[in-house]
Amino acid sequence: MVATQNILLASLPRKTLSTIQRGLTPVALEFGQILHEPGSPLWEVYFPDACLVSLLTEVAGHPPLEVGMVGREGAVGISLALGVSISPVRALVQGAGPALRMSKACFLSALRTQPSFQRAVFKYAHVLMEQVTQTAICNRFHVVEARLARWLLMTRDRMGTAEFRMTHEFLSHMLGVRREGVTEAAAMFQRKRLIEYARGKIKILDHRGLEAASCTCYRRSRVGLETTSPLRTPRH
Amino acid sequence: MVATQNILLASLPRKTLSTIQRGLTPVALEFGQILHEPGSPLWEVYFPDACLVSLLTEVAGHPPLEVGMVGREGAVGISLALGVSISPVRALVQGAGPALRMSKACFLSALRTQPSFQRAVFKYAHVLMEQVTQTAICNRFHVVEARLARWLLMTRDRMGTAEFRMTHEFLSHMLGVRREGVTEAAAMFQRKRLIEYARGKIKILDHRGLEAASCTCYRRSRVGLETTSPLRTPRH
DNA sequence: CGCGTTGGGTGCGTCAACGCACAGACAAGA
DNA sequence: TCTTGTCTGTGCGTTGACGCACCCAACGCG
Repeated sequence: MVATQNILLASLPRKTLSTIQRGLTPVALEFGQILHEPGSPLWEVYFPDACLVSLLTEVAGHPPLEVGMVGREGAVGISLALGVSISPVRALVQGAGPALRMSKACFLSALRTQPSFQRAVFKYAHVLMEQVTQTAICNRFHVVEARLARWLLMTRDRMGTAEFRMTHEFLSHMLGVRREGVTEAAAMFQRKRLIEYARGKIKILDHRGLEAASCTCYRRSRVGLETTSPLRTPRH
Repeated sequence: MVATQNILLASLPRKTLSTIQRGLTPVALEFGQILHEPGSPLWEVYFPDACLVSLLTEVAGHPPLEVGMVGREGAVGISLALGVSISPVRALVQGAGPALRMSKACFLSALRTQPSFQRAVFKYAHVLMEQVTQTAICNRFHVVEARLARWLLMTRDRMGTAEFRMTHEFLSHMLGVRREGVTEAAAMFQRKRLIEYARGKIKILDHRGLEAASCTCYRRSRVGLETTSPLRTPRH
């Protein structure tokens, strides 16, 4: 029986998990990999172990914007559970790491036959919905600095590490702002010794400080992560 | 058998609908009525016939912001279908009119026993999720004017009428902008004869013109409304 | 070693939206 | 009729973010 770090799976009853396990294949997701493209069919669901997947939407004339973030607390491709076989978003791997893959067929059959699995998936669908909602309001009302702090903390929670690969450029797309705006905010956090970064690697030094700099939106979106286990040492 | 204008219900097979019907009670929703409050238990689901319900979130230090809009294409309270009994948002009646109410118990049992109903509800949950996503990106990238045009058109589609009650003040909360910003944008639309308004009543004169002024986000969020029947004459 | 690429830093003019303040215009009730 | 409250219009200084342009430093590769 494979030990999984995925919280959604780990929360299932032993029996259910062992039944489902047959449909799960360990995979290593790579940085930059695209799991789903908006408008194209969903063939599989991914349960991140210690990696991070961004959900992005696009609108004509603008770079893509992150509307949600999936880590070990959830799953990618749950639209399938709502009977929709087309991905509404782009699912992009932001943090490389292990995940478990399940085929569409296995997923649908597991939903039918395992009530506790179904409950967990639906519950997560709801959490994701709340996250998107929170992101919407946060993007509207809060300044770049607070949004950046929130993003860094959310990433940390989902990755399970305090250090990860991420350029200002990429961050600017996630937050939907200019690259220069990110540089400014990040530089200020660095001066305050809240973070440290260089050439595409960011390390969180003081997450309490970041929390203080972030908006209240952060706390709200911690659902399912309260029982966060200690951070793993980053893989270099 | 009650004839319903609600598209979600009307799309069901005759048999399913007649079975469900027993659980449906016609109600008249009034302007300003609050159906659900965030954080409080969901006791019933509403299927709007020709009225409009706004879904609002709040964040500390700011007025509430609209993240979704439900009209005759959907239902209010569908979190229940995901196994969540607490409303994540405030559901506020923006446009008065008839709706059908169903108790939580009836709703859950109908979901269990009527597969086609379940499919329709889940499908709508997904549509709503897409709408929230679209709102998020629209709020981020588009100017007040375009957002206002989109809002007016969406309202028209969902209400089924071209005239409705709505002050600039209220609109500003929906869009998350200043009241003055709405006044400016609305005044410009009025000068162009796209709309007409006075003291809390707005009338859409030229919806094609509004479409041109709105962003591409509008077209994307028409799912389920393509087969829109002709507009009803407004009730004065 | 040299050179191109990538990631980050900085300055500057512009602009949409903000907060505030106040004025007029209409509606409803006393 | 007069008053009061609601709804809309407008002006003004401020500001967060934008777009652009250009710089430097580190790295990667032949």
